[in-house]
This record gives sequence, C-alpha cells and structure tokens, in this order.
Amino acid sequence: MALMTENSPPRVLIVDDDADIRNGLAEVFARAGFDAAAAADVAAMERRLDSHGADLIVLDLMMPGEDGLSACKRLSGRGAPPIIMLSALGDDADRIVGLEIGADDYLAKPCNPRELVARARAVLRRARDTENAPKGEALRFAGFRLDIARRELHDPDGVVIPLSGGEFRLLRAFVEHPQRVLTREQLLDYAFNNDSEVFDRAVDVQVSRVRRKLERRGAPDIIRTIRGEGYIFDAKPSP
Amino acid sequence: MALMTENSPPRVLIVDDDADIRNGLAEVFARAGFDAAAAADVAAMERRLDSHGADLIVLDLMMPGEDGLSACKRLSGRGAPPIIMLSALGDDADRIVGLEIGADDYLAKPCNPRELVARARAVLRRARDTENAPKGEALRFAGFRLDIARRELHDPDGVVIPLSGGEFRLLRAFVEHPQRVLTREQLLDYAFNNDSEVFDRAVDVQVSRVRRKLERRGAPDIIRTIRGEGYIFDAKPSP
DNA sequence: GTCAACGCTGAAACAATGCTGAAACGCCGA
DNA sequence: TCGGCGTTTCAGCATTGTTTCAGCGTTGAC
Repeated sequence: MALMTENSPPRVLIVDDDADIRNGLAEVFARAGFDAAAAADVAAMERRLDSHGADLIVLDLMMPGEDGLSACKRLSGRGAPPIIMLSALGDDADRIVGLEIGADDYLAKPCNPRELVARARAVLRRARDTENAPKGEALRFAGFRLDIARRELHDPDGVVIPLSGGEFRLLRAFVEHPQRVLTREQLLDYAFNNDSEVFDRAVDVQVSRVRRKLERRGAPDIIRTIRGEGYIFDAKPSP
Repeated sequence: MALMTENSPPRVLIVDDDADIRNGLAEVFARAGFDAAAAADVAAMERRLDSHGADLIVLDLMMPGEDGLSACKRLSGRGAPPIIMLSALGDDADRIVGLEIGADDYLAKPCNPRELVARARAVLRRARDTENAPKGEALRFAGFRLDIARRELHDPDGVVIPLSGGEFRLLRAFVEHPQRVLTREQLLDYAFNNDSEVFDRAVDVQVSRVRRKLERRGAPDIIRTIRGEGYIFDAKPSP
C-alpha cells in the first residue's frame, strides 16, 4: 500500500464523471484537511495513482468508460489504497450492497458531506490500525517505561506514575528526541496544541511538573535546563 | 475438528447462494491471506467439508434449499469448524441471537469487509485458544465471561448480567482491544452504527451504563477514563 | 577582580477553560 | 406502551496557561 506519510494530510482521490460532484467533493475534503485530488474517469484515476499515489479513493459506481465497480474489483487486489464506493440513489442500493466486494465502505448518493468525511477518516484509521497493530510500543529510559498505548509512565519498580495529557505529550516529545537541545518553540510544536498562541513560559511550567514527578521517583536531572536555549532530555535510552 | 495446520493460511469456506457476494467475499478473504473456498448451497458446503475441510465457515442465513440456520444447528454439534453467520439486511441480528444455534459470531449484511475479516480472525484466535476446551468460546476478563455467540455477560459467579445491544457491542469493543487507550471516535467505529453522525457524547453515556453494571457486580475501575483522550479497558484477560 | 544591573528560570498561586459524569428528556422501533 | 439509545443540560473539577516573585547566573562597567 502507498504508505501514508506520517503527519501529513491524507491524500484522497475522488473519481466521478460529474464535474459538479467531483469538484464539490474535492472541496469538501480539502476543507476537512485532506489533500484532495480528482479524476473524471478510471483511466485518469490510474494515471494519478501512478504519478502521485493516494491514501484513499472515493469511487463513483456508475461511470462511462470502465465502471467503478470493475475498477474497484481490480484495484482492491494488492497494494491499492482503501476504497469508498459511491452509488447514485435510485440504483438499487440493495444490489450494490451485495456487490460491495473490494470496497472498504460505500455510501448512497446524495450523501452528507460530513458523513462522507467521517467515513473516510474511519477507513483510514482502520487501515492504519491494522498496519500498526503488532506494535507494542513502549519507550524506555533510565529504568522508566513510557507506555504509549496506555499513556502511562512506569517507574523502575513498575509503579505507575499518573501523568496528565500535557505531561504525557511533553515527556513523549523529550523521549523521542533525546540528547539534544529542544527550544521552547520546538516543544510547543511537539507537545502543545499549536492551534493558538501560547507563551513560552507554559513550557517551563509543564517541564517543572514533569520534573517533579521524575525526581520524586529518584531520577533528578533527567531534564536539564540550557539557559537561554531550552531544555535537553539527558537520559540513556534503556534496553 | 479439522485441526488448523500450523503456519499455513487458515481455510475459510464461504457459503452463499448469491454468486456476486460469494465470489466477492472469497476475494476479500483471499486478499487478507486466507485460503478461501466457496459453496453455493449447503450440499456443496458439505461436500467441500468432507473433501477438503475448513477452519472457518462463513454462512449466509437465508438460502434456497437447506437453510443456513438449520445447517448451522446441525454442524455446530460435533467437530465442525467455527461458524460466522451472515444475516441479510433487515433481519435483525439481535433477534437471531436468541435462537440457540451454534454460530460463533453474527454479522448483519451489508458488512464492512475489513470488519468481517477481523471477526474471522477473532473467531479463529478464540477457537485456537480454547481448542481443547468444550465449545462455547468466550472472552474472559477479571472473572467475567462475555459470550459472543449468545451476547451475554456472566459475572464471576456465573450469573447473567443483561446487556442491551449497544452495551454488548461497546463492551465487546473494549474486551477485544484491551490495555490501550481507545478514542471516542474509535469506539464509535467499533461499537456504534456508523450509519449516521453520532456525537461523541453518546459514547460517554454508554460507557457509564456499562460501568454501572460492572460496578454493581464488584468490578469497579475496569473502564478507566483518560481525560482528553478516551477510555481504556483495564482488565487482565482471565485464563 | 569586584560589583551591580539585568534577564532568565523555577516555584507557587491563580483563574479560565473545557472535559466528564450524572440525570433527565425525547425519539423511535418493537 | 415500553425499553433502548442518542441528545441535552448542568455541576464539579482536573488541567493548564498565566502571573507574580524570588533566586541566581550572566554580563558589562569600573
């Protein structure tokens, strides 16, 4: 599968012969934060896939030229991104129901744009979940263990240290970027909602909160201050 | 039971009178790494079972000739592989549940192919885990037993705790994804009808309903809140 | 080298934001 | 009509960004 690039907007490819629908859906997805592209028929879709790839295809069922259905069957073999089929209302949705082969989801047109986007996100999430499923992620440092799936910190004795959401994100940012100076600005990027302007000093406060919890378990000086620069996470990643 | 050969693809046998669905599902399973075969009716299924065996049967409920239901009842007695029943659109899965047929899981058509494959894997996993145990696979946690086939929850004393359909689906989602934070969005995916837009908060309410029933049987804190993130099912799977 | 002013940081207190649980309501299908 | 279920409302409160202040390292002048 064309792997979705981490931390970049998911690329959706809309395939429909009706220009109004095509562009409308593209705009809907674009506004929802997707990287949206459009193709008027199956041939154009294939070209686009070859040249740019995609993380998700929204495919109209009925189209002149090669049918969406046959394209779906063919695509869904290997390596293709997940597919959401759109069927025009009035086409017996029931029949399509039986034919849902290969598609990851389907909707009847006209469909609510928000619902389409929601389903798209769901399909992408599921695809990603199955990719990352076997990953029992845990980051270790100085005897501690940061359990990503549970968002918990365990001290060397295995005792759980409660972390708030912000504390967890900050500590995670540190653990994932160890042994290097991180400016407050970088830490804001990594660990704070960057949807609004937040003062640098908020970082100081969170750092001190995390420090206190680490120190209390006998691990002082793991987060060192670099005066005028920022902070550095100074712990050896444990095995 | 026709034992599953170790380290070879699991053999699934799809039984449906509709050729499109039959072949489509076969392709879905094949793509998912199964060794898929298909049969158009119960008689063909029996022949296939005798000649090749299978590790899992996906059986349509409504079929001409012998009904899937009766075939399921008959099969589930002895040595037969686990069965996933598919009920056509409109049939209510919850109603089927009450019937004492031997299926291991139920899905309502139309179903998401990924969902079906996931359920198939889950059934096979359970079957393997309890290979030597009497039939009646169930998910166990903290002394409780969640019977997938009967959609019932039994407390440590064996008493049945009534669950509504939504409560069952939510609890099942939790039990199948333990020890990790599940966002409300994920839980909506797993446990709610994704036919329309449902607000996040519906999850909270269902969670509180399930919590109340668990707590009343002396199991508090099994579903923990992760503020700002979601919920985590924090129970050790029991033997 | 000494000293003082300055700026940076840590700690604590504070307040606003928004998340969550509980209860109640209403809709809808059986 | 009733149970199930999604929505709404509201109160409580954890979280978190801001503020204030003191300590101290840094820096520049003398």
